Amino acid sequence: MNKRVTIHDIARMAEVSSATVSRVLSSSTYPVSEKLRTKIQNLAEELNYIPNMIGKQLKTDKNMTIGVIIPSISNPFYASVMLGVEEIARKSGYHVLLCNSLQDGKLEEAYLQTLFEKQIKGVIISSISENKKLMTHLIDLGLHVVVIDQKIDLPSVLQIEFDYRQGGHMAASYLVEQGHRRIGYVTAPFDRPSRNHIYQGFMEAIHDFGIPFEDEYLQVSPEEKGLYDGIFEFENGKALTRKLLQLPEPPTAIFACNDLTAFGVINELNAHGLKVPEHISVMGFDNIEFSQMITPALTTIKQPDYEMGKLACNRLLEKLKDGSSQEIEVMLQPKLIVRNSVRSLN
Amino acid sequence: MNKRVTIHDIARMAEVSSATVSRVLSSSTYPVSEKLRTKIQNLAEELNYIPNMIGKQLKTDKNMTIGVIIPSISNPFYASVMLGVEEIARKSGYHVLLCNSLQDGKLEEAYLQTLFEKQIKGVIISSISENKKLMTHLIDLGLHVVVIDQKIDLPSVLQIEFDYRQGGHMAASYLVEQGHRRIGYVTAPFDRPSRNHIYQGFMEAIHDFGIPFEDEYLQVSPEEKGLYDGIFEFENGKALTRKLLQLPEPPTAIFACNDLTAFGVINELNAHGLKVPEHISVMGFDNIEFSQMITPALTTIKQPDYEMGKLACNRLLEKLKDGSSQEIEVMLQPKLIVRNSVRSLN
DNA sequence: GTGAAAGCGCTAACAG
DNA sequence: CTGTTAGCGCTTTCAC
Repeated sequence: MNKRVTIHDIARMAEVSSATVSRVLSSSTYPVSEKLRTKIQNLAEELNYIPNMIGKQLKTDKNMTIGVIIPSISNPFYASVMLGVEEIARKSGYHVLLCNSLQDGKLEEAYLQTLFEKQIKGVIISSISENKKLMTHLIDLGLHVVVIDQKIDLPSVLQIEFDYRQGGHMAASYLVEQGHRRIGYVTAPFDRPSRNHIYQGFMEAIHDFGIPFEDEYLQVSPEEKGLYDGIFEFENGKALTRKLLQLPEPPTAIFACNDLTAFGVINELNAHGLKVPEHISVMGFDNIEFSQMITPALTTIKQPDYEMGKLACNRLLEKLKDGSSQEIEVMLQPKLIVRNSVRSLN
Repeated sequence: MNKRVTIHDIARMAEVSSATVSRVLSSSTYPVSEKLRTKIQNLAEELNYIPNMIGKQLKTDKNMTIGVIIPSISNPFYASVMLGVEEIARKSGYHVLLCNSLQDGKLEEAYLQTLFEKQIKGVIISSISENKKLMTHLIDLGLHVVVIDQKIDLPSVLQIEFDYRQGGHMAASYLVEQGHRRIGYVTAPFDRPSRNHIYQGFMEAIHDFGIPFEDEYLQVSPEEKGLYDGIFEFENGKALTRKLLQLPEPPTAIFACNDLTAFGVINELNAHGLKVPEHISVMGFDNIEFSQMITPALTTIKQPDYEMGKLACNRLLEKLKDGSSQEIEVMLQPKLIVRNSVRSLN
């Protein structure tokens, strides 16, 4: 294993001080004679000099790494977010650390702490932990936080919100406009505010239209188990659909709280010999990439995952630069994606 | 913004030297009197001491971060790999840096370089770049590399191989055994060795069975565009299927080089009013999570993504610890996953 | 058992 | 323009 070359090695060989080498190689604006500059550059090239960022960092307390804490990268929604974050980070010379919290508050906190120990200055987080004590403390120590996917009531954290309520409203409105009156609602437990908001928006629309809604059309899955898993959502969709089908008057359309769950709904319907959308319509929420790949292509509400990742990262980098906590709240808007899983009854 | 507390702050307050504080707080085995030890620990707790790993790192040249370079996290296959890597890393106190190379050799090299600048000692990579000069150099400087998903002929890089050839062989064998004789083969270009190996294994089986294979049954998509995208694979599957259907004698079964492409195949078939598997059978490769969610559930060859991630990370951590480059080659084996997208003609 | 001091690789006053 | 020096936060000889 070869020894790594430092600015001192180069300084010695060029017969200059290491300060001069630093000035040239760190592309500072500090004036250095053209002669020495080229000499040092050539030498660096020759010796394959690779700067040691740890040394630099210790000195400057600047860190070109950010952290992203999400429930699980195996959820395609978060994978898209991550893709967006990484793209922006990369373009600004940043690296990004991926942390799966697996819906575990303890894990999330552990990550927050160790990220900070590594002197990470910026974090994008889809938080699950109730306890904001650690986060508050770290922010106080200079950590910059951007929250996606939900709200945290802490001063100086930036929110990239999404209008879940509006999304739920859109979904219900669309189904009603297509002539549906008996609509099933299939969802994971209301332990995340986002799910609550979707539900509220949905019900608002239902009431606005003056449609009656029977309690038995709302099917909530039992407590989420610890480890997140796409299959889990899928199975939920299946199980809850089974219950809906046992009703004396089954719904003509089923809305699912996310696309994965909607896949389960469709699958279960198919298993019962029911065709989508001929017999029953299905609507999802998220618009993950796969929702357009299945047959029938899923009608759904788009939550701008990739764009959200890019936006969050851009905001974070600004925040890191200015220190300014640009108190502009951002609320991303949902979009109705009409495809083929909903039939018009009109 | 509060000032961060260092071991010197604690040392001053405890009226000891910073060396003693370090010995206590870094849980070294060095003897320190019980009295001072508890005093220091209490003080650290009180002051909410958070160690600065950058300082530690500069001194010890040990780094608890690894890098993962993959084509794109938006590919669910790599998302699963990543999940496995992160799980193992986390359990050993490591962080993991996610780098999307987007099938771009230049980007990949840039990442390799900057990771090394940050003194990362271990990298898991699904490489695309032909030029191994930089990698060789970095390895020479002490970088440890584990390669997944394909082969790199470099000494001391650890390979986590997957038996693509055997996978292709299995797929063909299964289709033939189910009575299929006219089999379409739909694939992205052969610019990755893995795709070649699948094809070779597939053809071997075809020949072993003495089945004729017409060239027109092989459909290769045009050059891959720069930016990876799941939709791209999907569209490929659709486009190539269209060609297959124009044949005077269309195949009775279509094999796709990955599940995403298989989704495209099924989608296109449906668009032509052809039912899977009643009219045409379809087989995929990868076994991503979604392959069990579509209707009909996809028969496919399982490539152990999550397990591969865990294995790769475990090997890397061992390598990092021992320095030993444990020259045991690992070849993960494919598994046939029979579901409902292939019909028996027997 | 404890402390003083050096130093990891780099940058940034400051002096010349 | 260039060099000297100090020091970022930590660990680790070495001496006591």
